[in-house]
Amino acid sequence: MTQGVEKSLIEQGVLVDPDSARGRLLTQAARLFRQKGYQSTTVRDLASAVGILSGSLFHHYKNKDAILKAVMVEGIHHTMARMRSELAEEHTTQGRLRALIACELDALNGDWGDAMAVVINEWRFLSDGGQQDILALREEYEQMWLEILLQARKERLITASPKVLRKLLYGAITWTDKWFDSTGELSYQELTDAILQLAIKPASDP
Amino acid sequence: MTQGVEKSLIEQGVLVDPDSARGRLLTQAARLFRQKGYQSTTVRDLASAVGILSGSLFHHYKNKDAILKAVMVEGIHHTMARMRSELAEEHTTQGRLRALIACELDALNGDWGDAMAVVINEWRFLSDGGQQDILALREEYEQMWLEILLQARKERLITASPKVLRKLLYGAITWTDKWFDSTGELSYQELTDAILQLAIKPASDP
Amino acid sequence: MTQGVEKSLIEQGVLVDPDSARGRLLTQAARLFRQKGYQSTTVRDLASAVGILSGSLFHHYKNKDAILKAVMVEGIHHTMARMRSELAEEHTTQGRLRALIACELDALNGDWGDAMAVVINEWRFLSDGGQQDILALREEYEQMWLEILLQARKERLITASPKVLRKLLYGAITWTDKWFDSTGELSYQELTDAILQLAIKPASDP
Amino acid sequence: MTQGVEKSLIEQGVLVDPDSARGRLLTQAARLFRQKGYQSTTVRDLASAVGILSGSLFHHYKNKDAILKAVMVEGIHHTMARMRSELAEEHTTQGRLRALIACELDALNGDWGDAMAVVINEWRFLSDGGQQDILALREEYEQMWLEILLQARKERLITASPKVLRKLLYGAITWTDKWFDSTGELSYQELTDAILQLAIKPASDP
DNA sequence: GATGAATGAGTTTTCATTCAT
DNA sequence: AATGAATGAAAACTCATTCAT
Repeated sequence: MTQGVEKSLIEQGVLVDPDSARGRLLTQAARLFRQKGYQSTTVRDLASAVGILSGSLFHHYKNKDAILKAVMVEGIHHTMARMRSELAEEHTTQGRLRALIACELDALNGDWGDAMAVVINEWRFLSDGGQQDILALREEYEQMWLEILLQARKERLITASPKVLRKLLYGAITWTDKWFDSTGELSYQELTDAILQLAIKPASDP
Repeated sequence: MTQGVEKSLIEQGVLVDPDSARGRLLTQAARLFRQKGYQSTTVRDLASAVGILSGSLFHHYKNKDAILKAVMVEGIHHTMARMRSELAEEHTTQGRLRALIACELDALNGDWGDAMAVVINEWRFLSDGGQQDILALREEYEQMWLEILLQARKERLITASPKVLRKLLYGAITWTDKWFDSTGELSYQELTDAILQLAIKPASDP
Repeated sequence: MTQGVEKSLIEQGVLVDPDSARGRLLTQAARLFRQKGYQSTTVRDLASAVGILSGSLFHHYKNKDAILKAVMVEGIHHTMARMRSELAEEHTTQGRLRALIACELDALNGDWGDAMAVVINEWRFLSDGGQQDILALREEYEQMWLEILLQARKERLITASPKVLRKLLYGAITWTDKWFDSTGELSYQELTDAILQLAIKPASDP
Repeated sequence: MTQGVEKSLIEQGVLVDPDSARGRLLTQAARLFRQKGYQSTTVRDLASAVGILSGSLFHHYKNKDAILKAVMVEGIHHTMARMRSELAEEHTTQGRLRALIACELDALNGDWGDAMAVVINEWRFLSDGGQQDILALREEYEQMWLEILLQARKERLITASPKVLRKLLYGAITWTDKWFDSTGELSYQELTDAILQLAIKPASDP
């Protein structure tokens, strides 16, 4: 179903077919922007990563900023799509909260991890206009978090203010990008649980 | 006492007298690097912020990278100095943990907040050599955290692995730089408590 | 008759049928070259003005220079054709001189005004080869002026050297392109008379 | 006296000392802009004409547009200065009108001829902001013409509307730049007289 | 210590033109 | 005839750094 939505978004021109020239460009751009940072990635780097000359980039995107923006849009869309489908399968609030955390962790490690890392780390290099355009998407994404945290508070799963908790969790989760190695000692499951434990009070011992 | 240590470090040439020309330069550099980012701050920006021409910067520091490094060294030293003195006044583990959190939050908001924010956000733009040189300092700093978290675990204040918990708290705390407004609804004290609550289990109700 | 000549020139391939694809291209090119200048008009501008993509232009013309040249050839041919037919109706030298002025003014305001303005203002951007090819046409055109000015001098209508006077009139007339607004206070007739008065001495009052 | 005014303007930063680095740059820029046109003159051309590298240009002027503007400002100021001093020596209206014509012709041939030719021919390539800034200067210049033409009409030296006549003369005079060769058959004096004859009615033969 | 002119390698971007489909 | 992706050379501009004064 998610696939279907994505396909439809591609047809609408919102998303880009990953096998097209533009798609390959965005994949490489996401990788390079994450690795070296937006400002340190030259358009020559981008072009040579997809095997064309730098001038040809501008056939696909108006300028470097438009490429950054496109990477971010892709990242957010795919992350949200995944999140929606994972949430649909969870029916307890704690399960849904855990799914949110797992998804956000995954967003940084999965196929679109590069793009999502770029959303987080290179945000300030996006032009004002670009930020404006994407902000609505980001807010929609945050809304999914807030709703579930609000529900969790009603159920006394959490005690902190949902807004504040979300911000703290966001920092904790996105920072994992800088240190977590999924092939290391700590498993992906354990990390998810550790973060979940930050948020929720343990079931009170009777 | 802290004052005394800092004075001694200035005399040793590790730190810089904030009233000297170099000191004013570092203060402005920290501010600009935080505000615009290292790469987007030109040496002309730096120079004009202290009222000289760009060529004259290089009488004070060998190159732009050296300025970044100096800003970071200042930031870490001052943060550590403060942390040491605050810890000295706390005698319970929970108190010491709270002091660590408060200090780290404060590090981003206080006098040396700009410099510390630069340490966090512009780290990857520091040359390899510069990173090497500062790493020891950062590790010393992290050691203070780990010792207290280790103690907290012994006392069953926390359940998570100290290393992992530190990383998660680090992410949560440093991210506050991007959203916390000390003049807003949420007070500085409340934020400190909220973060402390992430870390520790509440005292079990008898 | 003029129509017949033009039709014949189209059949010979000298001129272009204005309803053909090439014709529409030249019309738009003339408009854009006049409006934005040759160098500031991109082939993309040209292509999109006629609803094709830039690559397709080169099926019609070898290169951008060839388009400029074609615009100029059209402009000069149509202007000359009109001038010949107007002169044929005037039988006094003063009438013929006035017709020349009116025609040249009209050349900049009528249907082929864009093309003629391009001849005047973008001349230096035409390649050497292109200039060479068109120069004969321009000289033929100038010859029509010189003959009539020569006659006017014989009749003591004018006192100045025909060559010099022609140059001065040319400057005065072509410059009107930059300031004359045919919908403004000054009528087209009045302008024509004002220019005629530059050239000729008033009939001496007896 | 004119010298004194110019010196004072240099001190005010309005004009540029022709022996300074900036001054040499403007002289060369005026020459190249006239010769090849603004758009066809690259910053490399400009730089190599003054013996520096292209990047160094931007130490003196913010961008290419600023160089164009500076050339024009110089051109207009010097032309006006000369015109004022020449007018001061003429006391009949016809003499003053002749002086205006001579000055304008001279403006295109004398020391600042390149700059003035640039004002005329490259005007449309100046940015909107630049045009705005210079327009006041140009209007002041035109005012000098209009006043004298108005006086000439009162004295029945001319019959045409001053505004229209000025425009026609402007076209005729500036176009001389494209054909007049001061070393050719036609002398500079004769050309001035020929243009004056365009404007004024000959003294009526008794 | 400061100046300011210059460097030079680098950046993003533009654009006429080509060509396989 | 048209497309559209790509080319490649050249454009304007940036900026850390150097250095004679």
